[in-house]
Amino acid sequence: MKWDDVGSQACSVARTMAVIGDRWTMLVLRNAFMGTRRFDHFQLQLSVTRHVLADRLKRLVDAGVFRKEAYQPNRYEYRLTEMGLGLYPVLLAITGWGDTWLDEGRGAPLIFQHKGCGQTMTPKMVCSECGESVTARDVIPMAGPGLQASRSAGSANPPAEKRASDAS
Amino acid sequence: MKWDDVGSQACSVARTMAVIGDRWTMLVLRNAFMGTRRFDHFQLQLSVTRHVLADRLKRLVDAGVFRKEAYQPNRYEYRLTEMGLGLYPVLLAITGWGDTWLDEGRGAPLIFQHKGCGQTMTPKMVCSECGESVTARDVIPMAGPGLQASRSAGSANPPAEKRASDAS
DNA sequence: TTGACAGGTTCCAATATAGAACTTAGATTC
DNA sequence: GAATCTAAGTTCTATATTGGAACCTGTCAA
Repeated sequence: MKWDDVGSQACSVARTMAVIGDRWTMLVLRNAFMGTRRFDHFQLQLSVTRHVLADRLKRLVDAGVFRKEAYQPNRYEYRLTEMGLGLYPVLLAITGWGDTWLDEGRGAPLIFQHKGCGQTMTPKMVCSECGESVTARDVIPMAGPGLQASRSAGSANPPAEKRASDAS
Repeated sequence: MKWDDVGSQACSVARTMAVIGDRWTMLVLRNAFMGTRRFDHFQLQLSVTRHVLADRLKRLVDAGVFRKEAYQPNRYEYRLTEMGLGLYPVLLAITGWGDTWLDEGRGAPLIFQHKGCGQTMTPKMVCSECGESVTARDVIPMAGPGLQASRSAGSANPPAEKRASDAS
């Protein structure tokens, strides 16, 4: 199977990876969440080639993660949409895992202060219903409506965007 | 910058992506969390080429995410280590985003029952200290011990977290 | 002892990436 | 009002990675 067909599966992981599963994309998003908005700033900060960066930004705009907005004629900013901001838990989870398992004994490169309570926080994944921490051993995955629908429809479709208006 | 150098940055996102940031890797992990353990099963379920699958499994074993264990002479299973199990929040966050933004109006392909409370849950990222939901707007990233250590050690420079000054 | 099976390797063509140079249009400086 | 600068890309070439298929190599089962 080619990578471009992965997103057509009835699986939220596959569909999400089709959008952000590329090697550089999460690093672009990391910097976007840190406030970066312009092509050259991304390019300098990431040291990714301009070619690849242009491609990734375009894909993310097409997917609805970024909004491309002119701040002058012919000059653009890439700003996270609500859909893009929704990726923050993914970034936090990734950061949390890196902090736990890949810190080389030096502690976290970044720490996070929670505005709400003022404390230094670590991200924690909990059950929406009871608020308890969730690990792989605590959940039972079961077929949901999207799976049955796609089975009976029997086909794969292009993403129908609910387009987000702006953010931040 | 070449991709292979990404993991040497003092950034937990970069380090984590160096391990799992590849196109197929999260799909391998998805299936591993669903119970898949053997080479041919991964290959059939994912439709990834054997060559790429072999490479990804090897990398994940080297990184400590999988343990390779003989269940017969010359036949192996790939089982998640504790480090690997620690990636479950990442998978949940990815699933949650896909369910919210990419469901094509059909609802989630999979739903999750929480053993603890018996309810159908959605994953929720909260502050470890106060338990409140966390979004991008609720946290202030600050330099942590791992960043200072790597700066004084003079290793690969982390991207400057400069705030883009903006228009509008 | 013959064949199937699991777990890979090897081969080649197609695609993607890294690095650098080039383009373009409006803004700034002289 | 021409020359320069700047941001945001494109284009180019060499190298690396993928996709697809065939091949190899030990066990196991009949």
